This record gives sequence, C-alpha cells and structure tokens, in this order.
Amino acid sequence: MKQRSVTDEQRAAKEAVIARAALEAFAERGFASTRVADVAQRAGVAKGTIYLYFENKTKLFEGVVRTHLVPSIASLEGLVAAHEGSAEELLRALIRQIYVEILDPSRSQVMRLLIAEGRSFPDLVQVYFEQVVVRAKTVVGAALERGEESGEFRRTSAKRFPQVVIGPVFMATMWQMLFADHASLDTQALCDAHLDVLFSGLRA
Amino acid sequence: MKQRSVTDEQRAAKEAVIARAALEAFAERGFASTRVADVAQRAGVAKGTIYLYFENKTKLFEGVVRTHLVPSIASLEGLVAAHEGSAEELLRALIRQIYVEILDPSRSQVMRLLIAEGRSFPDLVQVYFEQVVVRAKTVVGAALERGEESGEFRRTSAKRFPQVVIGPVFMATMWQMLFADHASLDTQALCDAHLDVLFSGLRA
DNA sequence: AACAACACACTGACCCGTCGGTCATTTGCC
DNA sequence: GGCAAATGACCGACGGGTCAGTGTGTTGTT
Repeated sequence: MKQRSVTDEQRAAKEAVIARAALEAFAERGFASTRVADVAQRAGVAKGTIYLYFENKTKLFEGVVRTHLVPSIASLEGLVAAHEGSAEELLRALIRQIYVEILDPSRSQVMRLLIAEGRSFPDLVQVYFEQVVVRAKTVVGAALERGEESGEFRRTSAKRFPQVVIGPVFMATMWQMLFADHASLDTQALCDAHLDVLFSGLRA
Repeated sequence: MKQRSVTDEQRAAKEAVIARAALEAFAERGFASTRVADVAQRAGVAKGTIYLYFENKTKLFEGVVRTHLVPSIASLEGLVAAHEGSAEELLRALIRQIYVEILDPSRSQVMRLLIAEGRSFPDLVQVYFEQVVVRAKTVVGAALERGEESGEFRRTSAKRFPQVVIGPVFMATMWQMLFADHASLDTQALCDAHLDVLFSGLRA
C-alpha cells in the first residue's frame, strides 16, 4: 500500500514534468507544429515514455490545458465570499487579482492556445468556458450587483456585461504575448488607469 | 498594353479568390493543419495552381494576412481628420466604428490567426503592429487628448493607455469567436454599456 | 550472502501515412 | 499550330505512434 502510493506520486510528478514541457513547446510553436520528440527532449525523457503517460498527442494537449486552468478561479470566489468592506474595494481587489492571475505566463499561454486551437478542441473550449469564463463572469457580476444594491454604483447595464470591466485585462495579456518585444506594456500603470476610469464611470 | 492590364486584373482576381479560400481554411483548422490541397479545393483550382500565385505555403499565409489587415484603419483616421464636433462625439463614433470593423468575421479571423501563429511569423506580427495596432492606438489616443485639451474629459492617464478604452471591443471579438455557440453576445447592447460606463468615467 | 528469476519503466530505431512542393502533360485561347 | 495557364500524379521528407530490447530494482531460493 505504502509502496503503491509512492509509485502514484512519482507517476503524477513525471506527468507534471511532461505537461509543463508540453505547455512550453505548444506555446512556442503551436499544437500542430510541435513534435512529440521535442516535448520529450524538453522533459528529459524519450519519445516513447510520453506515450506511457498520455494516450496520444491530442490527449497530451488536453492534459496540459486541464492541468493549468482549474486553480485560478477559486481564489477570486474566495475574495468575494470573504469580503466585508465596500463594493468598490471588493471590485478593485478582484480586478487587481485578475491582472495577477491572467498575466501569469502559464495561464496566458493556455488562453492563447485555446484561442488558437479552439476550433479543433470544442470539448476543451466548453470546459474552459464553464470552469473559468462563466465563473469569472459570475464573480465580477456579483461584485457589480452588490455595488448597485448598496447604492455605491450607478444603475447601469454594466452588470449584464462584466466583459466591459475585464476587457482591458484581457487585452493587456494578449498585448504582452504578441507585442512585448515591440512595446512592452507597463501593466501596473495600465491597471491603475483602468481602475481610475472604471470607478469614475461606475460611482453613483 | 490593354491585353496586359486585363491579364493583371485577372491575375489579381484569382489571387484574391485563393487568399479568401485560404483565410477560411486557416481560420478553421490553423495554419499547420491546413492542407494546401484543401485550400485549392475551396478556391476551385488544382493544387499546382496555387503555386503559380504564391511561392509556398508560408507566403500564402503572409498574403492572406497582408490582404486583410490594411484597409480598416484608414476609415478611422478619416473620421478623426473630418470630425468637427465634440471630442465625446468623435470618440463615440470611433469606438462604434471599431466595433463594426473588428467584429467583421474576416478581420477577426486574421487577428485570431496572428495570435495563434504569431510566434512563427514575427515579421507579420511587426507589420500588423505598425500598420494596425499603432495607428489604431494613435487615433484613439488623439481623440482622448482632444477631449482633455478642450476640457471635456478629466485629466486621466487613460490617454497613455488607449488599451483601456478598446479592451472591451477586443474581448467581445474573441468571445464571439470562441463562445458564440455557448453564449452569443449581444454586441450592440455591450457596446452601449461600454460607452455608458466609459464616458461617465471620462467626463470632467 | 549470493545468485537467479522476475517485473516493469524506459528507450529510440523503425514503420508508414500524410502532405508540401514539382513538373511532364493537358487544356484552352488566339 | 503555338503558347501560357492549369492540372494532378508523383516524390521525398517529416513526424506520430509502436514495440522489441535494455537496464535497474525487487523478490524468492539456497
């Protein structure tokens, strides 16, 4: 039993090593152009070994995405549940946290991969939509709602469109991935400007 | 001479047919997974014919992108140059126009392709950055500047970050491409909500 | 303690389908 | 009949996936 559980841990650990290597490789060249042999080399194993951990290249991709999307939303939901101050404070904290999460390279690379390959992986898109997008939208929507209820925020249709609130965050991520070489963005300053304009626009 | 120019027209026309077919194919399956034979079939020509118009598959991709990115910005620049009313009116018109341009399927597909394949085509990314992104950023930045100069808008750091202003538009595009099946967006209503919050946030 | 038999994760050379690119041939126009 | 444009069968490289073989650690026997 003890013996067995050690083996499982080791297995999970190696799986994680391979998944990490695969994410890097896919992020760099795209799914189709990445050779399994390249993933193997990055992971420091032979090509055949990968097929001991993942059924095929497609399943490897799915594994990579599934591994990297789940954990981030819970922390946002936690923020909302725990918060007791004003709605503005809550929403500020929320947005700042979203900037942090989404600008994390492995997270943004996964987003980019889903944008790139989504058409070929509708199931993955659906999982991402349900597990990440809907939950994030709900969380932000709830903060907006709370602000309206308490009279802090004007009554706008914004709460129906949390996209308006997080659009700039999303754009900042894509900008960094595509254009960092040409004109890297001062995301801290952008975040401040964003919050400034947003809350002036929301306040009652 | 007449003969010659007819030939050129015909040549350009067929090139456009192929480029259009290629855009569809690339958008559907990605660059690497698209077979040249598939592009040929969509365009109603034989595979060999494609190579009479494009040197190789890569050049075909470049041709597709170059064809579809150029025309859109000029109209925005025209708006700014021609406008004589308030800065708010100008910026509203600008943003609405951006929604129209960017939500046009062929334009958004090109954006998606660049996000997906950017790492493999740095030259294309640079062209896109200079010809589209910088110009769009400049145009929006100019409208913001004008509003501050005239005292219509508060002095914010937003003019340094037009990304804050167009982030929601960008996000709406990506949303439609990825999630239209799951939860199609009412882009008209989103645009209204966006403008509402934005201008409340900007006004002096 | 020494050794044999076994288990099993790992390896990478190989197989074979796929697809970018070529070019000898055909088509269509004057 | 001459010429350019178009065709699609063909070639060769490439890469996903396989599997016979290797090395290491464990168990069982004397």
